Amino acid sequence: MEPRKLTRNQALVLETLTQAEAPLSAYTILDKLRDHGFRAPLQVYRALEKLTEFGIVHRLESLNAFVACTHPHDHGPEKGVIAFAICEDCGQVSEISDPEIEDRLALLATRRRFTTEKTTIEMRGHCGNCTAA
Amino acid sequence: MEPRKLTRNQALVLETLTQAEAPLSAYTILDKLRDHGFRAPLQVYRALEKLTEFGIVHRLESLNAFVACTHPHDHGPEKGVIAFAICEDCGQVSEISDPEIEDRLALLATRRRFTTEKTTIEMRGHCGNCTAA
DNA sequence: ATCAATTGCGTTATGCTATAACGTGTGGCA
DNA sequence: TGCCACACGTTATAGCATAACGCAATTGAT
Repeated sequence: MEPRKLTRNQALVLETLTQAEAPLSAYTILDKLRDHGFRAPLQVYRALEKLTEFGIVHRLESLNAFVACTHPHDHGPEKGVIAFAICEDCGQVSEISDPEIEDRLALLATRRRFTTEKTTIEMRGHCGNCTAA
Repeated sequence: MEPRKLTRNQALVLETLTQAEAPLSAYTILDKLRDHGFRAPLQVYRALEKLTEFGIVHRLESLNAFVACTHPHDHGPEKGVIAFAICEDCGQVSEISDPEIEDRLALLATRRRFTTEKTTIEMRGHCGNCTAA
C-alpha cells in the first residue's frame, strides 16, 4: 500500500492535481492529460483510486472532485480524520486535522455502538482572501 | 421558506423517503413513483430541492442519496450542523446534533478567517445491530 | 531463466447522477 | 384584469463513475 513508486499514469494525475489551484473533477483531469495519451475516464479513475489509497490525494464528496494532499508530512493510508474548508469563490481547499474533532466524533460514535470506517468533514464557504475583497 | 403546505409531488417524495429504511437515490425515488405519474428526474429533483430547503430531507453527499429527517422537533432551514452515521450494511442513518462539534468547527474556521456556509459531516461504518451479528 | 500470479493498462460500452431550457397552468393580489 | 411568482411536465443534454474484456509489464519464488 505504500506509495513506493508511482506508475506513469499515477504520476501524471498527481502532477495535474498538484499544479491545480482548486479541486479537479476526474473528467477535467482527463482533458488536461489528453496530450499525454489519456483517452478514457478509467485511466484517471484508476490512478485516483490508488493515489487516494496512498493518502496523497483526497476526494471531496460534496464536490465530486479531487485535490492533492497538502499535509506535507507522513503520507500513508489516512491515520486521522481530515476536515476540509472549501472556498466557493476561489476553490482553495485547506486541510484541517484536529484531534478534538476526531475524539468527539469517536465518542459520539461509540455511544451509539457505531463503528466508524471513514469520516467525511467538509465545510463550504468563503476564505479570508475572498471575503476581504 | 416555511413548509406551509407541501405540493403533491413534494408530499409523494417525502412519503417515499419516510417509508424507506435506507437513503434513496433520486432515480430510485423516481422508479417508486412511476405509478403515481412521475416520469422524469426533474420531478424528483425539484421536490427534493424544496424539501431540503425546508429541512425535512437531508442529502448525503458521500452517497448521492437522500433521507427523510428523523429529528422530530423543529423543522426549518437548518439551524445547526448535523452529523450522520451511516451503516454500510443495513443502510440505517442516524442523525447526530452536537454543539461541541459545531463550536469546534466554528473555532477552527474562524481561526483561518473562513466563513462557513454549509457543513457536511458523514461517518460511514457499521451500526450496533450489524456489528453484533 | 522461467513460469505463475499480480497488477497496471487500454478500450468499448454502459449506467448512474444532475441540470438546462422551454412552455403550460394556477393562485394570489394590486 | 392583468401581472407575478411558482410549481409542473417534457425533452434533451451534461457530468460523474464503473463493468467487462483482453493484453502487457512486473514481481518473485523456484
